[in-house]
Amino acid sequence: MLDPKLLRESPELIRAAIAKKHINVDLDAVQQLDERWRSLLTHVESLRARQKAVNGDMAQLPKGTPEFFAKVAEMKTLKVEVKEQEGALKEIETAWQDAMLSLPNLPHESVPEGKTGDDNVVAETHGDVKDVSPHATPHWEIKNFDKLFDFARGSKVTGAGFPYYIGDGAKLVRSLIYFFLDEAGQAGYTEVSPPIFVNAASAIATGQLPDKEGQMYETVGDQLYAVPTAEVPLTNFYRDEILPEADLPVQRCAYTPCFRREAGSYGKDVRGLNRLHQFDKVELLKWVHPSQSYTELENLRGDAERLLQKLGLPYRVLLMCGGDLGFAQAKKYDLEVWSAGQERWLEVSSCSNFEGYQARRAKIRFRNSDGKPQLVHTLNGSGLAVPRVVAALLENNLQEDGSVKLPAALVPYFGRDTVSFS
RNA sequence: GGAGAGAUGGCAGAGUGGUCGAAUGCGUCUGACUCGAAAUCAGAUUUACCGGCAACGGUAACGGGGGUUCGAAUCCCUCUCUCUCCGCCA
Repeated sequence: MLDPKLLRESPELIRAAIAKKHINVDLDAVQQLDERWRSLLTHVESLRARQKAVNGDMAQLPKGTPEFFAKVAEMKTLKVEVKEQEGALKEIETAWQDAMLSLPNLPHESVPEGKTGDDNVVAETHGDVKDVSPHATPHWEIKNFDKLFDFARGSKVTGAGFPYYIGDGAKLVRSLIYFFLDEAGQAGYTEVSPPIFVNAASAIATGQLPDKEGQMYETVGDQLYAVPTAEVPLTNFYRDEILPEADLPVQRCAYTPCFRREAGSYGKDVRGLNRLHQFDKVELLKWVHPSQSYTELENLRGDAERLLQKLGLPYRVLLMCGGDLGFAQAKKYDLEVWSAGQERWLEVSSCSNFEGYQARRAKIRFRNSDGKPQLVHTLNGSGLAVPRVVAALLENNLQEDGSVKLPAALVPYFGRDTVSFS
């Protein structure tokens, strides 16, 4: 959520943000709603002030006197009026809140103009896409692929997009998770193992609800949601809290399985490991002082990039344009790994600075040097999403005999340097 | 799953219908005393929203929601959570 003061003092900034993000919002209507809400609020509060004053008088009057009953009569009149006006206020307040939530975060000035993914700027390309295996094949076409990644049985037991990982497949996944967590730990992120179900209040705070309700799996009877990313339980850790300034920046990482319904996906995007309903991911998260958030965004991106570098995978960094930037993000980088068999880039990380947008919604603050609560800036990024990294490793490193050579960084975790499909 | 107890400010803990945003203690901060410190004394010390350049003023919040009442931290209903005991269990 944006600062309501911004709407009153600098609506032109919001107007510019809406244009840059190519979002449809009737800002004039929001402004009108804000005006109406404030005037009604003032009215209701003055009525309540009157109630309190009369009540104070009554406390000093002897009960049963005519003066006392006169006050009772006045209070009864006030009560009716307050109730009526409060009802109206509540109604407009709900509308006001919805309207405020419909305003996107302001994109940072360094975010390029643009409407779609085609307008994203390639900030950097690392590694040579030609420098991969000459035997590269889409991973699902690798001989005996289904011995390590069993989609058919996953479909039988659960549904499409819930594969079994078997033998070297399972071991590779585990190795990557361990590798990612260890690297994050060395980069200064404290490891957390969070709940993988969250309640509605948490999902609302990080923006999954109410808009993207259909994206999450929901439990029957308990109103809990399977996390679509560790960002949700991680960010909500400090919800409604005020941190000591000295604690900033707080850096945490977490491995969780992630659950996404992703209704409506189809085609090559969902082949093999490209897109799953359940996948493993290590998430990196920072709560930082507002003055540091853009420095920290670069650090975060660097932490995610280093993983790909150590795995020897060619990748590129996209700076998202206004139109492709998420609703809540001020600036975002996507890391895409080269998938040599499919000859395409696969997104394996998304590193974002939310500035105070998420913190306002989740009420995460710190006490500044003046002793006043101030919103922290939140950042998060994947470090990394496992299945697509697996896909890239399998495709880029496929050897003539059908086995896959692993990068040196993984060997201590995997125990061998080759993934065997036989 | 069964039985009981409870939820108040940073913490502890009073308050069972009216001037209570809330005693007191601890903690923290400021000042005095001191060469300095401790001790002592004095004062300050929640958050959100609205109005205001500001000083400041107003409103709300005693776990959440609803109700009774002229008036609710206090009474009633309901939900959530915590604790104790019993049962069950990786």
